[in-house]
Amino acid sequence: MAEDRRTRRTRRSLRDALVSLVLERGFAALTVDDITERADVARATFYSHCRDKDDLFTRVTADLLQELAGRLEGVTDETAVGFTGKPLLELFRHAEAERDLYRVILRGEGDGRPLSTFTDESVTRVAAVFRERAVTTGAEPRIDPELLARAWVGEQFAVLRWWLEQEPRPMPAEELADNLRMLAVHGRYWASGLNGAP
Amino acid sequence: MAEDRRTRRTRRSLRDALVSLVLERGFAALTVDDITERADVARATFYSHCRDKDDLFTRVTADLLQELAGRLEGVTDETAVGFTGKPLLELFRHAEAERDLYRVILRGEGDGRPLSTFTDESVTRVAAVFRERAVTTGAEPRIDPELLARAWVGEQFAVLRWWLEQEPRPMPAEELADNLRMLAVHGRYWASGLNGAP
DNA sequence: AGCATAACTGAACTACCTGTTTGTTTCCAG
DNA sequence: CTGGAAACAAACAGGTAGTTCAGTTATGCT
Repeated sequence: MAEDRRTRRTRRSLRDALVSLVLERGFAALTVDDITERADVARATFYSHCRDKDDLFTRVTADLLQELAGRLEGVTDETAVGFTGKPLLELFRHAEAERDLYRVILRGEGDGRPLSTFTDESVTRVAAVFRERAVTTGAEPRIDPELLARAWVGEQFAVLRWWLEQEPRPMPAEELADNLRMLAVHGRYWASGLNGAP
Repeated sequence: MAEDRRTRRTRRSLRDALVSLVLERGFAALTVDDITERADVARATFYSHCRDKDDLFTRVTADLLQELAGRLEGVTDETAVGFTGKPLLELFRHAEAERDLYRVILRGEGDGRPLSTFTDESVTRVAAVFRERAVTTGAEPRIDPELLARAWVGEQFAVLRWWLEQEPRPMPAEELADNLRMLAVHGRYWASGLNGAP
């Protein structure tokens, strides 16, 4: 039951048309006609693949997240001493490769559900790591881990969005990941250039 | 040239109708009829106040931001030793008072522009504080201040959204602000309960 | 209290977009 | 080669957006 070549082509066209059009005009301003016209696909064909605009976007996003999950397999953040930052770097590399789609998602286009899904999955993943680390080190968290996970993901996404929207790219992915790792470990007081916590 | 009482009433009705309906069904699912019906206002009246749904939302958000800016006047984050966290607490208090509207904005409803505006204004404000502090302390930033500002605001908003969406409220505003301040100063490594940076 | 004015109302109208259906043509997989 | 699935063009009803306008209040001011 391998996929029909035609459906692959159609889906790819719809995906590309959606992403480029959202970047140009914003999701809300698009009509199904706009998308099918750019994708060079008949209206009826569109509706045989998805219910509506939002559904298309949701599927495209889900595919991307699955791809990301694949890349993240086996990449672990655990060492005896603390954070490696490897999963974060992997995320940034993936985002760089799929820049336009990431920009569209991180802008919160399309009723914001794609971004919410992305966020929630990331929070779940991060929270699991936090719990695990708490167990292995036996450390007592000084701040609610749920809050911590939200803060960490919020920081990641905000920075990633900023990084992807800049032209030209302010720094390579490695440096970005490293900056974020250092910031997370040492705090913003240190990052500002001050020595010793107040 | 005080405002006509009728316009005040109408605007307030539209605002309340919008917020409650977005919470119930999401911005994208709403029609102008839905809004005018709940607000008990004629269709034509709606269009005499704003171009469309998005315009209404934009105005409501702008009003809120102006109100917030008023509250933030005179509240400064500067001391010789570092962060006071007072502006953050003021934000949280305001958000608590206007909970529903904040939730709607932070969810990124309405083509995401209200949230983008909010974010950008906050980043500007925060970046100014960073620059100022760099001057007064003479410290050399170890991380790009622009990145730092994005990260800080992203963290704030993510946590604020989480806090507002919880029922019941996980902790009072003071504690939330304090948690975030400590996290910012000492870093996530410390927050996890570990001692000494790796 | 009375008046000029500005806000609100209700209804009608066009233009556009959605989502569905149908019969036909083209292309793929085995 | 051939059966079947996918893509196609065209047409349809239903609903929403945004505009217009004549007529009805309510408001602020003197």
